[in-house]
Amino acid sequence: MARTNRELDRDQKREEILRAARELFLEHGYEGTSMQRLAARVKVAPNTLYWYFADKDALLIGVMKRVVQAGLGEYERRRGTALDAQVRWMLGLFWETRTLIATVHNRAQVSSEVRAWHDTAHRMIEKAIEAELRSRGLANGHEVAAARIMSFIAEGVVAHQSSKAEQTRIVRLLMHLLRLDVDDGALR
Amino acid sequence: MARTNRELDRDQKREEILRAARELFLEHGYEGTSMQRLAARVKVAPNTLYWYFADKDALLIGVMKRVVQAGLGEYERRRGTALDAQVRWMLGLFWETRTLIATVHNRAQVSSEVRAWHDTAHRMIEKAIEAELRSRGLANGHEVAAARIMSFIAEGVVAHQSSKAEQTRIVRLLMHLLRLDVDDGALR
DNA sequence: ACCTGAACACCGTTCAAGT
DNA sequence: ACCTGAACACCGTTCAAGT
Repeated sequence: MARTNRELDRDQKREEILRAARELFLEHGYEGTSMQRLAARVKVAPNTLYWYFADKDALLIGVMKRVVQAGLGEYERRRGTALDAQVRWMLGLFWETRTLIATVHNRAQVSSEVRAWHDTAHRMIEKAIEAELRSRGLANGHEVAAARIMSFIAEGVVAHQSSKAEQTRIVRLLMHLLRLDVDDGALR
Repeated sequence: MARTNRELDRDQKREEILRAARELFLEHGYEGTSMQRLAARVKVAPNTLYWYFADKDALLIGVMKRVVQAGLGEYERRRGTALDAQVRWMLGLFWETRTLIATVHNRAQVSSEVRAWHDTAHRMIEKAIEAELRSRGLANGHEVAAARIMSFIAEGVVAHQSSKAEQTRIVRLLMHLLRLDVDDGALR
C-alpha cells in the first residue's frame, strides 16, 4: 500500500532510534542504558522517544525483533551447511546477544508485551529447529520436544558462559543422544 | 567457636532481614521490592539495611543461599525416591523460585558477586545430579555434560513457563535419550 | 556498634506549552 | 504531528549526626 511521506519519515526516525538503542543495549546493557543517554545519542529530548515508543520495553521488543529477523535471515542463507558449522553458528549468535536474552527473560516477568513477543519468537526459532531436525532424518515423532530442548540448551550454554570446550562436550553429547551421528573431529 | 552476644544479635537481625526479603522478593520480585519497602517491613530506616548488607545484590545472594540450602537439604531427605517423583519435585522447586532465578541471571551480568555465587550454586546442584545419575546406572563417562544439560533444561522449562503436559513430554524424551528407561505411566 | 533524617544523583515517564 | 523544558514520583545509596 502507498505510504505518505509523513509515514516514511516516521519509520526512518523509528529505525534510527532502534539502531542507536541496539548499539547502546549491546554495549552497556538494557538497564545500563538510560532513556536520557539514548536520547542524547539520537539528538532529541528524552521525552521525544515516547512519541515513537510506548515505553522502554517497547524499545527492547523493537530491538529484539530486528535481531531475531536478522538471525533467521542469515539462517536461510546458510541452508544446507554442515551440521556442526550450523550448531556453532547458532551458539555464536546467541552468544553475541546473551545479555539481551537475559534481559528479555527478566522483563518478561513484568511486562506482558515482552512476554508475548518472547513466546512468539521462541515458537519461530523452534519451528526452524524442528524443520532442520526433520530434514536431517530425525522425524521420530519427538521433534517438537527435541527442538525445545535444544533451544533451552542453547540458552543455558550462553547464559552460563560455558567455555568453547564445554560447549563442544555438551553439543557432542546431545548429538550422540539424538543419534545424529557426527564424527568427533567435526565438532572439536 | 564461641560467639559473643553481640554477634548473635547481629546474626538474628540479619536473619530477620533475609526472611522479610525472601518473602517480598518472591511476592513482588526483586525489582518490585524497594529498599524502602523492605526496611518498612523490618521496621528500620532504609539506610539501616546497609549496616547489615553491602548492597541490594548482597541481599539477593543471602536470600538465594537460604533457598538453595533448603532445597539441597530437602533433597537429602528424599534420597532413594522414585525417579519420576524426584524429577517432578526438582522442577516444582525451580518453578517456585523462577522469578528469582531469572533475576539472578540478570544481575549476574552486572554484579561479579552475584555471578560468583551463581557459578558456585550451579556447581553444587550439578554435582548432586551427577551423583544421582551415577547411582541410577548412567556412569557412561558423560555424567558431567548430562548433569549440565539437565540443569539447563530445568531452567528452560520453568523460565518459559512450560505447561505440565509439556514438562512431561520434555522429561520423558530426555529420560528416553539418556536410556533411563521409565515407564510412560509414571511420568504422566 | 548501631541507627537515623536528610540529602544525592540518578531513573522512567508525564505534562503543559510551543511549532 | 512532532518536539521540548520542566517537573513528578520514584530508586539505591551515602553522609553527618546522634546514642
